[in-house]
Amino acid sequence: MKTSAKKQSKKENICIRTRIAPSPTGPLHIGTARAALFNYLFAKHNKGDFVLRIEDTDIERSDKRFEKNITDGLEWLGIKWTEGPYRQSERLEIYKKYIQKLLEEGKAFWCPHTKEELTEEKQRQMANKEAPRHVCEYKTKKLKSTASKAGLPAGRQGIIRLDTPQKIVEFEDLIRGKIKFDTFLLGDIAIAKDEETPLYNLAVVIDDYLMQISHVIRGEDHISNTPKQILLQEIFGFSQPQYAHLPLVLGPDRSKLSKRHNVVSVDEYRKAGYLPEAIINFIALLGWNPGTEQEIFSLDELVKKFDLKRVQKGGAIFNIERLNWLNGIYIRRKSAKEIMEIILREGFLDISENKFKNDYIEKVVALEQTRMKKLSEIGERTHYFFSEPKFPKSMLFWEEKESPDTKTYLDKINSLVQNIKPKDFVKEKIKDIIWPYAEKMGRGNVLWPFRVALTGQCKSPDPFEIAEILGKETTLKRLADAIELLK
RNA sequence: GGCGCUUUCGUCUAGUGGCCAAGGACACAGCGUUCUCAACGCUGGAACACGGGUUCGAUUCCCGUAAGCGCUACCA
Repeated sequence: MKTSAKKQSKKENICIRTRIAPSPTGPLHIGTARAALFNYLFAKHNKGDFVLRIEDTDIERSDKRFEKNITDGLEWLGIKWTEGPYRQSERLEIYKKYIQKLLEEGKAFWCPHTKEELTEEKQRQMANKEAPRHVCEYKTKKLKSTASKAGLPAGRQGIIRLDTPQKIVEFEDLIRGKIKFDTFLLGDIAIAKDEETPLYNLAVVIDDYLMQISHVIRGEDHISNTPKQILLQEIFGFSQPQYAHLPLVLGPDRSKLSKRHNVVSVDEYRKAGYLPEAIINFIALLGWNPGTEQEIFSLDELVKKFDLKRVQKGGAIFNIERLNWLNGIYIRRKSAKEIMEIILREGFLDISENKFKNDYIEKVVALEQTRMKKLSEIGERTHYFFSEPKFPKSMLFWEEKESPDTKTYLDKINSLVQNIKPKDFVKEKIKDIIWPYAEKMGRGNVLWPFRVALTGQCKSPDPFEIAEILGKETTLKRLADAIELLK
């Protein structure tokens, strides 16, 4: 926490410092992950710092488990913060000083209105086609401290508001250009529940300043908070960070991606068998592009090429098909051993540990690498390697044409396989021996039942590769079982 | 309702006045390779929201309109 204590003499340097400030009220959201990535990329690209700050001032909704989920998720993705995590809940003393200062200077005041009164006021204003805003008559009374809070009407809790100056606030957004707001429309901004409990806009301003954040890169949904924060900065005499508001990540209906759009948290993607590299690559391209036709990027490449100028203004739909494609690419790019290790570590394959050796599993994985879109598919795709396939007799017939010849073909394959020496039991050799027969009798006639006998599947890799992995003994056993089924 | 932001193929996007009868990728369709599936290769359909300007010339600049989205909490 030493950084926050740094004096403002340091403020002048052009050190790039960004931050991600998630609120631990839910698991790491894909949108938060993208904001984190962009902050990370921008900081890294400029040799700056990337701060993680947990915004947990709302004790009701914050949960340590979510904080853990968020930090775990960022680590898994490889988005490493260089500082923090700071927790706002541990910085209450700091905010308190600022709140008291505002109160003492008469720049903030206790507003005693109840939520009901406020709601009623808002409805009235909306009905009159006015901007909903609360300008409190109590600000002239300047109830400065907790002591004077006693002067509030009996039984009223109250909240601390800023005596909000009326002016036009204008700022230059790095992505969108000039944005203007009339603070008249804001009313008196709520800044704290009490002297110990700052609200979002206040805590953000104080922390961004103390942590010397140079660039605030966040979702477009924060644009309307920006004038409030700038006002606060001006009142405190803080320097203003640069702002860059990212386009939103959208659901298929073009509204902000949220729980009702099914899967939105990073850990759910992890559990579904997505690789962190694929997710990074995918979310980086959601609202940013390199200006070239390159589509595949490692994190390091992104750091090199990232530029805020190439960030899109319009929102981007989270298109799972594209993620699937990328995931497939990354699955194929890794070695079978790596994929196997991930599959085992993440528990995608539900098999008894010692029954199968790792190199057996690795071969199975290698076979499915070009076929899988998600690692979670491995079980359903390869179960026949770990247990006896069960299938109806009818499946053995090529093109569903029942024929007594099928049994003849399997008998022949069986005898051909039997004659292969154990040391020659590799796919090339097996193919050499069976292929001529298949050519002669019609490939489908021979190969289809062979494959079904081994896998019990209509779709699978070719039978030679499968036979090799299964081994001669198991191959013969399955052939025999299939022949038996045809009797 | 108020304020703000946005608008190129279904989706992600290239494009900064002529190089665009708009390029790439995903998805889709077809073909090739093939016992099936996948991978791979080739081919194809598919978009500048609308209306005015400015200009010799607008996807690109300006103004409107429309639509969508965001914010509108004693949440962040």
